Amino acid sequence: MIDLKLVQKQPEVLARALASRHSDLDVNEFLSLDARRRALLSEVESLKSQRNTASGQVAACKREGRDASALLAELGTLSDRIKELDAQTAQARVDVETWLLRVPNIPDASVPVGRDETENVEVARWGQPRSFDFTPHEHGDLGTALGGLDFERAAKLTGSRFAVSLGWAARLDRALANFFLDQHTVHADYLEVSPPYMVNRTTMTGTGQLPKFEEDLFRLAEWDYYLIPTAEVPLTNLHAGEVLEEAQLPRAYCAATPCFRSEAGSAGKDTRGLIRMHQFTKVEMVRFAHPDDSFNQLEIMTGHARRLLELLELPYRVITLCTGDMGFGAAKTYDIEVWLPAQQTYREISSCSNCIDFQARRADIRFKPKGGKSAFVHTLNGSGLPTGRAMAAILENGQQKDGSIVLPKVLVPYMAGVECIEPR
RNA sequence: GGAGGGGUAGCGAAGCGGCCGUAACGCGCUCGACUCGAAAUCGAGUUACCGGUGAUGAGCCGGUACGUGGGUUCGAAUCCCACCCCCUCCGCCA
Repeated sequence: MIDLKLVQKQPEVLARALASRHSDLDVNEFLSLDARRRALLSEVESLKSQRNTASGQVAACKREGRDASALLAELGTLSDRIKELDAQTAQARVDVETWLLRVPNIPDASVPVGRDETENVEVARWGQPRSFDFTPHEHGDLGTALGGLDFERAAKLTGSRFAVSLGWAARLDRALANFFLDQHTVHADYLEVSPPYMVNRTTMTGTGQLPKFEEDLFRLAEWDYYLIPTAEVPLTNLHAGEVLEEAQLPRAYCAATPCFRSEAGSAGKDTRGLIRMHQFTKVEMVRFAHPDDSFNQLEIMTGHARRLLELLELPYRVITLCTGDMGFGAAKTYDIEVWLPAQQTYREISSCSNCIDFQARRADIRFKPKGGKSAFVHTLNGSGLPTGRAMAAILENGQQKDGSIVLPKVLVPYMAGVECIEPR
């Protein structure tokens, strides 16, 4: 959620931000909702002030044994009027709140203004895409041929956009999660967490999935619980409603969890392979930072994700998302794209965002400077990394002419010494 | 699922219809005294949010908040109802 004060004092800043994101929200509509709320509030507050004074007089009468019936009669009508206005004020507040909850974050000044993904800006590139002396196959076909992936049986068990992994692929999935977690917890400052995979409505609202993106989520039929679309949700909300010590910042958490996404609106996209699943495993990084330090922390966290790809020897590039392509809660986002030889293209494998105070305000996550007033922390999140897309990249980049897959060296200890997946 | 206890400031905890929410008391934190310095001790200060007025500051005025949402009442932390969460015991269970 953005700062109400900012909208009130500088509506043009929000209007510009909304335009750069192609939002159809009308700031003027909000200003009139808020003006109505404030007018009602002023009126009811002055009536309440009268009531409080008069109530004090009633108490005084009772104490001194005097008659207060005239005063009480007057208070009766006043209280009725207050009750009426209270209801209207509450509704006006809900209207304002509802509007604010649907407003995306304001892009940072360093974010390029642009229409869509074609206007994202490349900022770094690592590794050389390998040249093949044969036509490289897609990872789905490779995995299926090697007996590790089974999409048909997954469709039988559940439906489309699910995968069953078996044998070496099941182990590779587990190896990747363990490898990522070990890197984050041993070579960086993350605390490993094993959170719930389903969370309540308040939690989903705290990170911004609700109320606007309900159709992207899986919800349990008889409960107001949702399956998490990313561990960002439970990890960020870990400190919801809390006041952290300034000295505790930055704080870093990571978790490997299944992620569940309805993929509404992506019918027909990425229907082959592991790229777009209803369920996938991802290691997520979340950081809570001091406002003065959060953009520095974004660079650090993006570095953590990049390092994993370098250790896996997978070529990638880093892009800064433009205003039109950024996610709802982000003020700035770096996407990391890994090279997929079968498609001859870089595909998103990680997204690292600084949400500044947007989620902290929704989830009420503050810190208290020594002797100062408490303020909202800044929250960051980044994928580090999803195991499915990482596996896709490993299969495609490591494939040999004979159909075997050479695994990255760092994974060999996690694969019980296996260096190469051989055709049966 | 059953029985009981509880949810109040950063933490612990008192209050159980108006004189108690800038919320007793204790801890913590900030400043000061003492000290070469520290500890201990002593003194002072320290809730958040919303509205009005200021400069998106300070201050001042007003309002709201005692798990959440309703109700009773002129007035609710306090009484009633529903729900959520935590603790103890019992039952069931991976």
